[in-house]
Amino acid sequence: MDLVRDVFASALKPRIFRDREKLLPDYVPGFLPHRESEIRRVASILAPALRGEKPSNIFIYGLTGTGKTAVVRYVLSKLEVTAREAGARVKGVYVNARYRDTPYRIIADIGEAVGARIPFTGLSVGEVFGRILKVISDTKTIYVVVLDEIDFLARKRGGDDVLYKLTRINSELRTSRISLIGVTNSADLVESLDPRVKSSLGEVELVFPPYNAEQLKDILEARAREAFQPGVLEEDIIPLCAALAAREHGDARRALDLLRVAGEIAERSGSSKVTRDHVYMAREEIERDRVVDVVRTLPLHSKLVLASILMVTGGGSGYATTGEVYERYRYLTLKLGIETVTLRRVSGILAELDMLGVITGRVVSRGRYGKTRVLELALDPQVLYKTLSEDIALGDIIDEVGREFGKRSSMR
DNA sequence: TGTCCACTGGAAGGGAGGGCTT
DNA sequence: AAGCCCTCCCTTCCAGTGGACA
Repeated sequence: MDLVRDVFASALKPRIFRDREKLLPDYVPGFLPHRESEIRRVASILAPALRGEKPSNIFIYGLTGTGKTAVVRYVLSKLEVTAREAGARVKGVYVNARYRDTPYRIIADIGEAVGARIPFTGLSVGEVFGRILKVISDTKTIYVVVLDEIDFLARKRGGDDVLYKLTRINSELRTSRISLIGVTNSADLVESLDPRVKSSLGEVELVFPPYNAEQLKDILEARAREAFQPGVLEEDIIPLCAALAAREHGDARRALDLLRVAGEIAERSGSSKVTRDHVYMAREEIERDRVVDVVRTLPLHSKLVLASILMVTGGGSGYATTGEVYERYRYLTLKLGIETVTLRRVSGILAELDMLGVITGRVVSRGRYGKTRVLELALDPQVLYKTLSEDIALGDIIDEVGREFGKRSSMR
């Protein structure tokens, strides 16, 4: 009883954080260090909206965590506020194509944002377009639609088509206008886009350079001031987070995650300070959580493929090829008494797992012995094994995986 | 020098599961 | 309820392909 009360009491008494939310990825800060010129640029492009004119479409390119999203959302919110004060009709719509990665979901989201009633499935894409048109056509409003991580949409079947329709939508609107901001971190996207979409979306192009460690430090300091209680960060915590993140091409989001999770670990352990150890622990925890989340939501056959890889690579210490994995996978499905997917599918699954960062694979030609994907596990085998064993559908199979796994890993 | 392996990766299509409108 | 259309996961088919080997 008292134990519980102690836990609650210490939760009430903030020791580390003042406002943890300030470190969450979707928080848009009021101050964005080292992005002044980008902010000014975006703002000046969008400014005509205040006079009721359609701003140019913008295409923004930059690696992850270079502040693209933050800058766009920041400018957009300022734009809406200014418009409201000035009596101009401007509305910002933000959609992230990574999490809503079918053409239908994207425009459904846009539709919902502008106030159309869109069911989550059941309608044709054309029908949703129609509904959007109906709602906004006569509103005398400038809509600024941000398509974040647009590459996820463009890569999908039919994605090009939706983009094309979006760039053309203005000709069907009466008194309102839509301007588009495409955001991406993939350089090859530009090549693969429909040329008509490309020229329309790229009326103005902007490139966001990565932050260096120095700049990351400034960003972290600004946020830390809002997020933490004064004095809880040990001296070199911020430089450390900045340095670790700078190593990964200056990803600010990663740096902020590191700082936040380090703080959480400190708080959980009842420490009154955030130390270097907390940061290193945070780095591991972030990686572990990411993997666990990804693996847990994988479909059954992907999990079986992962289990096969675990076995073939001998507990994650060696390499495997597609053929070897497929053979083991077939054996596992046989034991489970379920249907086996084709080699083509497994090849596809392996490519997906590679993209998710669960495995790393290279397509290698071994001459006479054909061309295959040579892959290895890109995560802690223990964590993978534990996560896989949570799935009851894998049944007894997991024991066998475990035996193999235990045998090999204890040999090392 | 050409062959040929063991796949890769693109494309199209299907069918299960499910929600929409009428 | 019928008739559409959606997504997701999968299949079938097939045209490449890098380089060790004969």
